[in-house]
Amino acid sequence: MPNNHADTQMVTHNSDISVNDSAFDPVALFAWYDRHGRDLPWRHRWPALAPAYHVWLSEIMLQQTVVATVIPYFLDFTRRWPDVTALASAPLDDVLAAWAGLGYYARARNLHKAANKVAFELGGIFPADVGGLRDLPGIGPYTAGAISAIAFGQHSTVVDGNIERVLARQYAVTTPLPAAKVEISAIYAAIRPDQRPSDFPQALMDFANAVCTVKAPGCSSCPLATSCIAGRQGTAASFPVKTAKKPKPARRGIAFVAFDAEGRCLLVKRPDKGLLGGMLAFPSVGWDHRAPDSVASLDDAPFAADWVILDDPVQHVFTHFALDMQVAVTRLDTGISPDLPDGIDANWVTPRAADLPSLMRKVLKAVQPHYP
DNA sequence: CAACCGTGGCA
DNA sequence: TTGCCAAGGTT
Repeated sequence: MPNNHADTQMVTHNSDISVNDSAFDPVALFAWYDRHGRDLPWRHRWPALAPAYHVWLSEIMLQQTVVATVIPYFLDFTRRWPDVTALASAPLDDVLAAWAGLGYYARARNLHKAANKVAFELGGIFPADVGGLRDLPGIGPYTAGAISAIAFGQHSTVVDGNIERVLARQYAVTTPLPAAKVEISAIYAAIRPDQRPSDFPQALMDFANAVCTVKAPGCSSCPLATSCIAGRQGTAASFPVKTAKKPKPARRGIAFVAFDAEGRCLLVKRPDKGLLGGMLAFPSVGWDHRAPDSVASLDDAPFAADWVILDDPVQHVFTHFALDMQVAVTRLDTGISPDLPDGIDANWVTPRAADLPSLMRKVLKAVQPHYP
């Protein structure tokens, strides 16, 4: 609720602005924000600024994740766990199941760890400063700055991908990311106004999302056009400069879905660290380690049975590789429980798509036609 | 510093 | 359709 901001109205420049001859204008940004800023659930003020728990939870969810995806998860989490102590007291597996589909599952594990630290070591009170916030797992430089500024009104440095893009264009930063992060943080510190410390980073991010977009930025109607070097050059879309990325290798694997007449499946809990760490999954082989030197086959099944490979494999793209996953199915007679390898953390349960990571949702969906 | 870690929307 | 990439952090 930008118009309801609790920060001071007047805006003054820092005295040490020396980054450009035509100064960045926070007044124009705040004017845009008061008119076009979004009303997001984690911005609801209580009473002056949003609760630190809401700001923290939303910022963790928003890491590399778009707002529209986060909203339903945020509403579900805050409904089930209204405060940090409630979240800390929940079983980790419940939190992971609620996180299923959001991705980057280390975030959920760190979320639970951090909640326990805040609830049971810090008396339920979030640190207000960047240093204290950085000591919580899952909070890096951006998130610490964001929470301290947004929830506590501190004059922190808050530079995410959106703000990087705006400032790289405003000042035509030619240094490629990620090396340019230091330079851009210095620019942020130089242009940061004294007023409305909670609103300023949020205004920049909303503005970046709505106007200063990645592709086809709205330079023709931009409220910050006067100070934008790249905009004046007509080269805004070519900023920020980024180093070339490596191509994604392809991997292949097999997922094994065993089900009985009651619709129960064999599901494993994946190891706590690494890909889909801690999440429920169908047993699978051949894809989730770095150098698969052997091709997975039905010989890798968790137990001997009459496995049948479905015609259509599941396709899934991870951050650093693309996966072509075959799906092997078998149906067991009721009451038969096959021998499982030692050490495998597996259970016969009725799978619920909502509790599974997206890859395993796709596997489940592929199997549905063959299901009891 | 660079690899690792998800997912879905969009051009 | 394929490629791009987002409110990053950890190791």
